[in-house]
Amino acid sequence: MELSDRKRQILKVVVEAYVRTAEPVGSKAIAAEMGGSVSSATIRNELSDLTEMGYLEQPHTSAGRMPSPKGYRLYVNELMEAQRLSLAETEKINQSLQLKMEELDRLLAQAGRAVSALVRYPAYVSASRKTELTVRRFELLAVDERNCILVMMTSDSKVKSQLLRMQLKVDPTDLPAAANLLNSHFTNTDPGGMSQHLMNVADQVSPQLFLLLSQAVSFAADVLEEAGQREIVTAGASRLLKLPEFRDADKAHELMSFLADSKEDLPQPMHRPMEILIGPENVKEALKDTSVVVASYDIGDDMRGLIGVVGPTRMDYAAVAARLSGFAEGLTRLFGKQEELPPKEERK
Amino acid sequence: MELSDRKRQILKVVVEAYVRTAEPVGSKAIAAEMGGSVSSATIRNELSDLTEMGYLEQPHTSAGRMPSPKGYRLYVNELMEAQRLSLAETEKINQSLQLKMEELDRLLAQAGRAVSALVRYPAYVSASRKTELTVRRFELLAVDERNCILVMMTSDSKVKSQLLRMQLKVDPTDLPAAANLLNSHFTNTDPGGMSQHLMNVADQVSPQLFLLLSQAVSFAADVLEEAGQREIVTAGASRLLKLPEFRDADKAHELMSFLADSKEDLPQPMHRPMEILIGPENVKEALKDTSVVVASYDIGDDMRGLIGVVGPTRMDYAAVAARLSGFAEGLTRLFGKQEELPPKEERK
DNA sequence: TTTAGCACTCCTTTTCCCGGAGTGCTAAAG
DNA sequence: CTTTAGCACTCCGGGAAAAGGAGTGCTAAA
Repeated sequence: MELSDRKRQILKVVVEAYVRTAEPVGSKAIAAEMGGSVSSATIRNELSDLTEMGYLEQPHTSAGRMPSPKGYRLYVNELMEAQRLSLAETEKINQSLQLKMEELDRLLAQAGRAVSALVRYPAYVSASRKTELTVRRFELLAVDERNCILVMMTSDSKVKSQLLRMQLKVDPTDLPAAANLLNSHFTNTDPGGMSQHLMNVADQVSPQLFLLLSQAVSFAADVLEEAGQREIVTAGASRLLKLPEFRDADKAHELMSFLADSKEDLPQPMHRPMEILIGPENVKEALKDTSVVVASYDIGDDMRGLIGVVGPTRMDYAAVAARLSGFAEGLTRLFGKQEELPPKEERK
Repeated sequence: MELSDRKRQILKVVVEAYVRTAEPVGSKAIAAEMGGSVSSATIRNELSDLTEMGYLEQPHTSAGRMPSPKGYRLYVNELMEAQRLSLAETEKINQSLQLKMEELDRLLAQAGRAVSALVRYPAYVSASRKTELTVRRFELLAVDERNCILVMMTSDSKVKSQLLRMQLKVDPTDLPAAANLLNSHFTNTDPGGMSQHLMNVADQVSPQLFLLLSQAVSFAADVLEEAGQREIVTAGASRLLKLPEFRDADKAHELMSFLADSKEDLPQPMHRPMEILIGPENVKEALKDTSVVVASYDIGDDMRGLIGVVGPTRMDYAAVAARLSGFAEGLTRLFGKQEELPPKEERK
């Protein structure tokens, strides 16, 4: 059976009322909501159809109807009106985007808190690299005969450095040569390639130098690996406790510890700039009873971030989606500005 | 009235039973626990005394007794037997101390998770610096005429670096002079002193150089300030939900959001290596109904860390205290090892 | 000082009952 | 064929009452 316009409208009303009240909604209330143009009996007939078609559910006979995941899906795909944010709201988003630029992971934490506060649900934020990171340049600075400083510039123009402590004394005048070696053989390659080369030069250099090189390479590998990891940060998990569906401590606990622990398992890959996953559409068991709205943003050219919101299936999808995409756009813009300066050559 | 030995023993039994069951404990149960040497009626008389003296409380007449904060305090101070950890337990602690040494804040996060898992309560970890941090040495490396790398070694032998982008072109051969300037005037001083000096040299150097210097100083100030901040990280907050006293979602929510937000307000300063704060002894309103066990550990010579556990007043103080101090000692040892190498001059 | 006995208190759980909201069906009306 | 009114029926939720039980406090005797 095709969905008549009236059925669609009824479904819409049901979803929106249920989202608001968290109570099953009855035929009378729907009739009222629709302006009294039809009677509750008519609505009842339609409801019965919609239930049969799987868009609505009843907790028990003689209770009102609530949307099934399928119903939410239809609502999100076709019925939901994209919500325009008020000026005040946009302003609020921009304000929460006044993030202090520090280390990436702190920034993520700030962003997570901001989003969570904005939508009043728990949120998570992550960033991951699109392309492989490599070292572009090495430098070695002498401190004394047992210590020197390793400075590396990575392919994304970030600089990292570390104090190297040497087991064997090294003549400070040897350092430039060592740096040259590093620059000629260990740049623009992944950690695997580095240790490869390290083996190759093992018997061509003095033992002191070799120790130094291997320390340098191991630090470089650490840096590259760590930067390559996807960093996930969650915020606002305790907001769950405010929701009637998580009044049950066990349920709340399950989801909250999932959020706290799962660094990898949160909904991640996605094709469109924003995706909505409703209840059982989630792969992870712990999220089967919840919905997730997740959007992506760009960090410069070479990293991508995810920003997601977790809530009950009864979620105000329109509101969350609007705010989330606003925030994601803001983040992209923010990082765009930051990144504009660095690796490019000229600017007028 | 003085506390007879028997009263003390009864108090001990009450505390321990209540900790175990979270239910008010009655005279009969106590009599049984004490081996049946006295009857429940006798116990009742004693209980009545203890209640009058403020060591015990009754939720209502005709309910069993539970310890008051005063009762817990006496228990902790005098009755509690320091718990010896089993070998297996010690092993477990050492195992969770296999923390991967990364950035300090990640290490804290790891430690927090480990402690929380160990004691099964939420935990928090922090680190703060005892002495003022300064820059010991600056270096500047040329990248191209508009970019150079600033490398700083701080007074705790950590190395930090940053890419500086210059508005005005600077001749790379000027950099050593600039570095000299930095080293002679901006080392071993706090951020305040730095900007002071910056003003002084303003009209003695070229504008290009001045811009460069001010960028360097501002980065240095950032680094020093950030490193000086006390970093707090919480873990395992969701464990609260498992406890009967936080079955009530509102109560749980209050405490959990407090834990999530309060970076500064968690019990901190302390005189002894370990402190136990019971219920109302906590200053913060949100902690009035909870107890906190907090221990300190050393990070090298110049930083100190705090590690705390938050739980209901009905907490197994002996167990938590034993594990926590074990963990704190382990951390001190861990950092001791790490720090042994660096700033010292010679080693045999 | 300890103990047994007993009445009494107060919480908790269970049961029962009732009201209300909502459905589904039928039959009549448009 | 669709819409509507009417009505019996279902089921939940809340409240009152009842039953049960754990524990106390007191008294009187050992």
